[in-house]
Amino acid sequence: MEIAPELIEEISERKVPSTGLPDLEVGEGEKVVLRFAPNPNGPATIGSVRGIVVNAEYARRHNGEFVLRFDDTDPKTKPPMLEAYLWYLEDCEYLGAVPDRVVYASDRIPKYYEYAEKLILLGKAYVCFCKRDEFKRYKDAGVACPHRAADVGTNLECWKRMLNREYAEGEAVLRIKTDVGHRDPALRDWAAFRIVETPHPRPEIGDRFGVWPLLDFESAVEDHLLGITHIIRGKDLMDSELRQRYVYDYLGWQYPKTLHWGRMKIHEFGKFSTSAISRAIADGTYTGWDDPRVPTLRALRRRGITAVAIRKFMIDLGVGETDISLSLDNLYAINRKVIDPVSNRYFFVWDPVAVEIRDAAPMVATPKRHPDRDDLREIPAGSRVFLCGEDIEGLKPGDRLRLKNLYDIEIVDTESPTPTVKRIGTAAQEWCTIEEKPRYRIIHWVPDMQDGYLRVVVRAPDRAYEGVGEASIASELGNTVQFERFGFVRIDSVDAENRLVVAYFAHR
RNA sequence: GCUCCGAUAGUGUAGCUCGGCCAAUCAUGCGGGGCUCUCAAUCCCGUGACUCGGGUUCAAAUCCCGAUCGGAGCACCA
Repeated sequence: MEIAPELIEEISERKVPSTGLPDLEVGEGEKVVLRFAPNPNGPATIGSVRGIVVNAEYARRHNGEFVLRFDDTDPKTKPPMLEAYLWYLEDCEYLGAVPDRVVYASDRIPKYYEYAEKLILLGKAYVCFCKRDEFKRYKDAGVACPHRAADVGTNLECWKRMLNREYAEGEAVLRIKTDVGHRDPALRDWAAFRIVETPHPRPEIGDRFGVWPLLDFESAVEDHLLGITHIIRGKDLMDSELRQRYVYDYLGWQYPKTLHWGRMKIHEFGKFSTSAISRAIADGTYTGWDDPRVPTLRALRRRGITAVAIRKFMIDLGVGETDISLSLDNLYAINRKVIDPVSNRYFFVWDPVAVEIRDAAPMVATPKRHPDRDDLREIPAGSRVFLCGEDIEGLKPGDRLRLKNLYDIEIVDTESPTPTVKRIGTAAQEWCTIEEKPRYRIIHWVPDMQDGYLRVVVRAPDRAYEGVGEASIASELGNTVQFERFGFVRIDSVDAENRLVVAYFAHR
């Protein structure tokens, strides 16, 4: 029997497992332009990170352009935070997603006015004077409000008055005509502009404008002006697309291709909102936007979660419309692979207990800085050490342990305020280089002697760990290290004067 | 109430467009073992899923209908 081999190959190719992002539908010779458009009313959260990473990644793959657009058109309800503009830029850079272009919507308000006027002239937009609940009643009933019937001249006139600040906040909005009887109430005559008297936080904008566009309008116009070819965002904005398409149809524009991802819920963070975090920072619950408990990129950065790991994590999620609920453990697993080979090892004793060693002789332990390498660190040891409370808890006289890279000990007394152990072993010179297999549980330790240790605080999402660490940790400022039997941390600050180190916990 | 979207192992994901190669991919987690002076890393082995019910078809994870469950929108927020 004859089988065409090329046919079989072609069929088999289809089922090759793939991972990550689905392919983009790109026209012949089309240059892709993608954007991420946050409201900088707070720093980038883990949700924003998905938008940055995925859009930038597509731009990179297709040799296209990545635009960062600040949709900062709400000076009142969710006013932009001035520092957050900078933070977004920093965060993008950290993620290796430096935008090819940065746009501030608040700089381009007059542009939006132009298109508003065009739509009014086309008879596709009208100034509505209904109160909110009044309009809602019309909308729910599927009937036009009285202002919808106004002629183009009247609408133009009223629009000019809006711009001239002749109306008060709440008195008038500009609506886009869709279909008042549309079966989906979410799509019926939506508001495109409203009056906001609150000045914009950006000093260069301030109170220059009294009429501000809403997302659907601003985004619709901007996406067209910026030549966005593909919009990739959460599926909560699917209706937005449907609303915006009316504007595109009226103006004869072509809507970008869209891709939506489902809701992402992170176990560790649960439900959160930027404003709720903001309040918690204000009342002192959190220390700031980079508190290790907060779901921002700034916090992850401070904890030593690398950009490569974050990017891989986000890209592996793909762009499915399924709602997902996942744990950061996946991110940690990726990050561990990244930092493990480059993170030096140190002893950190949490919840420390000082212990007296009988028959101890002064000496220096020399553990490896990293198990894969041969360079050593030096830890002087005297007659007192700190051990983790949990390591000696429940031990009885006669129980034995090995102090890692030092020698074996036997418990003598755990009752007194300073527990006592005694050194067991053979010749002193062999203590540092015990070759035989350890017979007892191996624990780590920190010398309790003058200048022999640092006070260390590890700030973790669940709690702060206070303890002591070996002195050479001081040389690792800014680096990620592994505290043996504890986990990976980033050394956040070193106060040499007071021999105090603050570290941020990354993960186990 | 109206509308839209989704459903593959504990979690995430591939496969679904164009039905057969799927007794279903990969990662993570979990269990067991090797190595190791860290409860890490690493290596080996194992574990575990197509939401349910109908239909179409020689053949369904894949197509159709219904149900159930989950999520979202119906703001003068983004």
